[in-house]
Amino acid sequence: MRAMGGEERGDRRRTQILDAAARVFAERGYHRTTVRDIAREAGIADGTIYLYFSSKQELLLGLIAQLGRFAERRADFAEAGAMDLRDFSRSYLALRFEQVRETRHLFTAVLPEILADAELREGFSERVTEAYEAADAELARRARRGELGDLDPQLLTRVAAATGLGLLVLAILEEPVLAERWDELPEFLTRLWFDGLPRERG
Amino acid sequence: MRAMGGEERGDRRRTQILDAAARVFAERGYHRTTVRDIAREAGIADGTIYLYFSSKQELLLGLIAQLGRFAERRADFAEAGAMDLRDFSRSYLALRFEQVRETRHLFTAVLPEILADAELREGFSERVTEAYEAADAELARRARRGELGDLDPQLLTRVAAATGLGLLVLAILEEPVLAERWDELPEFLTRLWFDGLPRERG
Amino acid sequence: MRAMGGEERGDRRRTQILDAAARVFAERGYHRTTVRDIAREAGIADGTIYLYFSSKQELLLGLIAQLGRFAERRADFAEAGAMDLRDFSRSYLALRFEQVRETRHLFTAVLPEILADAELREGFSERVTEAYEAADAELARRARRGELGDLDPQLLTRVAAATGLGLLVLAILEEPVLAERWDELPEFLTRLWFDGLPRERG
Amino acid sequence: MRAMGGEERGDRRRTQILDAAARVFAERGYHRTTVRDIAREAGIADGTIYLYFSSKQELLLGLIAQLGRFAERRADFAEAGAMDLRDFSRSYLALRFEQVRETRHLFTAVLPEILADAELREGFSERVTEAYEAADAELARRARRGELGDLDPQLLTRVAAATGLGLLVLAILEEPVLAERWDELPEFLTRLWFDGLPRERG
DNA sequence: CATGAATGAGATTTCATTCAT
DNA sequence: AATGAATGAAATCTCATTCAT
Repeated sequence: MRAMGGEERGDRRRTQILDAAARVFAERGYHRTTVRDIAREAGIADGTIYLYFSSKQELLLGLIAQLGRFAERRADFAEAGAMDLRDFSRSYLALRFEQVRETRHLFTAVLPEILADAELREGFSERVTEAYEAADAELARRARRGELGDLDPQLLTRVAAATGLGLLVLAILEEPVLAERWDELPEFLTRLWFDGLPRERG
Repeated sequence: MRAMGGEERGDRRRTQILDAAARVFAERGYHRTTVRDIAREAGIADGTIYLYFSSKQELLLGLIAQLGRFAERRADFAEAGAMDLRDFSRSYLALRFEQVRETRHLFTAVLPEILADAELREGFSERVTEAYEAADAELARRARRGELGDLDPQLLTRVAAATGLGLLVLAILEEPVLAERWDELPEFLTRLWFDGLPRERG
Repeated sequence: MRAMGGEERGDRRRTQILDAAARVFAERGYHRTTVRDIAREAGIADGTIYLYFSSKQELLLGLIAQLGRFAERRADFAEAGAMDLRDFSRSYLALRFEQVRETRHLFTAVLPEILADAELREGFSERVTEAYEAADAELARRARRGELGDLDPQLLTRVAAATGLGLLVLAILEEPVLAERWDELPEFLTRLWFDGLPRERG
Repeated sequence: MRAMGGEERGDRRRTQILDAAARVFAERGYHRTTVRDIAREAGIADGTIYLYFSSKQELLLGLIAQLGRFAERRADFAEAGAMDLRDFSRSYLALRFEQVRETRHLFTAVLPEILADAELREGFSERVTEAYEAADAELARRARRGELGDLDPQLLTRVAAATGLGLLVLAILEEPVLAERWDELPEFLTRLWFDGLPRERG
């Protein structure tokens, strides 16, 4: 321990504080949470937080940054170029849903605040848009090869993202069926999207 | 004006205040909005708000109630029993997406706050669960008649709801493509869900 | 009724309002009572009060004035000059204690507020001092004739006044023994003051 | 200073705040005094008060508690059992009047508020009643031994208490003669009560 | 005269942030 | 580095008072 560099120890404190913040934000929301609540949860004094973060707002931004870093751990679409779309979908979704399960409380802490404030919404939108661009390009490529039928690639990107986002929201709401059957979703979505509901008989 | 009944005038004031509240909550979020902000937006004095709402919190609950009343204006699943599922889907989605467009700012004002607070989350979950029950029953019935293929009806309900909810979240984020092409979504979703993506060739 | 002069009707309203004010002030105190409370108690609208009193403070002063007018209905000390002091004491006390019983709630409403505020205290002190002057003069006259033994007439005035005031305070506090036996006090006090407690035996 | 225990420093702050509160309450009354007034008087910031008292009301209750603790420093009636009643009276009154002189401003701050509010009145009455019980018992014992002549012991307790209370009220009103001659009162009262005014001559 | 909806000044209280220890 | 007492800006809410009807 004593051998740990000062910087590393500082990082550990930052993480300890951010984790505590995520827990209490998730429970009561950013605004209803006091800096003292966070300090208590982290087991440190109020003032100590300000040695690592310049303001309460900075804590929120720190959590948003964590979420961003997390989002970047994505399967690379480019690498997926060669894969069968259906297989890619299933494995990509499996990865994502696994990640979301681990970090649900981080989303719970952060997403409401992002949605609540016009400025944060804008910042978040930009990042999401960047993420779309890669997906849009890849799907456009596949569309040109006829892999999407006549479904519009841009809408498909948004609808797929929306479905994931909506499931995340329901998870935040602790919807009991989804809580129980979360792992079935990658397979279920893949079947829904690729096979569709049965056409009208006859 | 003079002829207006006292009760009616009171109702009008309530609505005027709730509308103002929705606008400013949507812009800055519930907590960053002061009661004074709301009064300014409504063009009245601070104290007047308290003649119609006993607290700021009560304003939020008033908006949630509006949302609830709005949500109840739903196409009745029972009546839809005889319809072709694909046709029902398209017309139901069209109705819903139209409704959401009208009340997007109400959702923007209220949803983040619901997601932020564990207690509100619980209350909201209960109402959503009630709504599921009707849909679950109807889809189970259709499943027994083979109309859903081998897709699980409970998951289907959640995934469809999640897709709508996720699109709403993207709308709150003012995603530009969706803002532009919102009206295409009922048709797009119906095609996606019923026809699916093309199966792998060969 | 219709024949009643406008002024007289106005006086009646004033009295109605003052009575209502006395009742609610006595219960919750001047500051905890709202103008609306008074209006409700009087069975009129808030604004109507301001047709008869220019402010809430003016209501309090109105009640203090009532108390003052009441205090002036005093047995005239000059007229009592010829009476036996013991007889005067008994009959004077009987009158006073009877008056106090009738107007206890007026005292309850007003006295705390007088004691609470340095300015009102001063005004009240001046009036009490004026009342003392007559009593002081009369007692000094009797002292010169040896009727008080060697008891200082100024202190005697204060102690007698204090005893009455203290009993009033206990009545405000609803002391149960005094509530029950209030009428015995004039006789009791006269016996105590004129006969005294028994001297040490032996 | 540096050596002072945290608890002791906290107690000192509490006392500092209560003292300041007593001073300003005595001057302007509880309700006309703002928390800011108290903070200014104590030489601290508004918010600091709330580190030691959870509300303004709690400050008042704190002062009432101080008064209660003060009232308990009473000469024990039981121990006085053997004393000559006249001697006991004089020394007991001397103690009490000395105490009251020291804490007049505390009474000034608190008594009006107790009298103003029905709920506080009730609480105060109960404590006063408890105090009476000891005195009642002791006087009843002496009455059985004929020490009170035919004076009713219960009324005597109330009248004696009322006299003290009334003198306190006059002191709150800053009656000038009493302010000047306060120390003569124990002796004066003892002479009045035990020797009485002279009987009618002849 | 009477009403009661509207006003807005002012009070209490909270809590992010600072800084002496 | 860590503490936590102190700060004071800012928010919610109350209520005496006004005035159009």
